[in-house]
Amino acid sequence: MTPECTPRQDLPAQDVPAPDLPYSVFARACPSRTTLEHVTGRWGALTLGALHEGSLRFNQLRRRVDGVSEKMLSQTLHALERDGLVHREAQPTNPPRVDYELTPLGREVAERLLALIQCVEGRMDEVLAARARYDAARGAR
Amino acid sequence: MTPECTPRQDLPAQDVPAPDLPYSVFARACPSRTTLEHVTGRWGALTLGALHEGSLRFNQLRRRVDGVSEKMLSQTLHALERDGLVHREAQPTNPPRVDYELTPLGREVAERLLALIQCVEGRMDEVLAARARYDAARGAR
DNA sequence: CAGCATCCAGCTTGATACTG
DNA sequence: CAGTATCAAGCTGGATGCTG
Repeated sequence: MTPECTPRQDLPAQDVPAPDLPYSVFARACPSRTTLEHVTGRWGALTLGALHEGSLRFNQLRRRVDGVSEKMLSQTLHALERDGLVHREAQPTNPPRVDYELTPLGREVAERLLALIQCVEGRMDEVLAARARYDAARGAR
Repeated sequence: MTPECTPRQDLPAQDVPAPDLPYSVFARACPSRTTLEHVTGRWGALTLGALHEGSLRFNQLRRRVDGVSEKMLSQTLHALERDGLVHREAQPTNPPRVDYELTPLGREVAERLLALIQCVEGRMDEVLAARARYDAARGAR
């Protein structure tokens, strides 16, 4: 049995890593890949990044993460909550108030993610220069 | 003018960050968001992770990144090359041999990415436990 | 080997309307 | 405010066939 690596139903059993292998995102059937996708997905990454600065309410998050739809934010938050990265704190008031914040695990992940995001943001000039070179070389041909 | 933040044609001009703002992935129209997506996308992340261990040829990469199709790998490599993260070295032999390796910029990014990946992989037990709790609480209701 | 071009199924997404 | 439900549309991505 492979309790850590649940087989996907659309994949033959041979694709499931042996049970004693460490989690590896490189393996198709490893659950770490789905978690990585939640974390690095378009909205997951931005949501974790936003929450790293402090807890936020639903519509605050919606404004902070420019372009996210209500539906996608909701979906993203559910996935992150399920993975234990985000904690949902609902006050039973009227109107309702719900705060989202990172769990300790979520903070660990968010810190690594932020380091990546800041690395990319800080080197965009290089990236844009590379793009210009690439496009020039291609356009010439 | 906002040379760094090219407006998307499907967005009104007001969505473009002011020219003096730093690059921010939180802004819909900032090019850093697309680069972040190339880096963190399902195949981009795994490709950078694989190349961090050393240069690889096309089909080696294809085997290493379990589940990637030829088309997606090709597409991913183009995006990463254009962003200046991956260098493509083609030998004009027959049969052709093409090696892909990280650029210095790519290595910087990949290191941060790897830190994130390893963080997630190393804490999958916590994630799976959180999932079990979440599902139990939901299933009960 | 290292790709590119094409087709198209289906999943993701955004818009809209509705609920507590 | 904080969501859920539904549905059409479009983009993603896999399969296939072909090239140098």
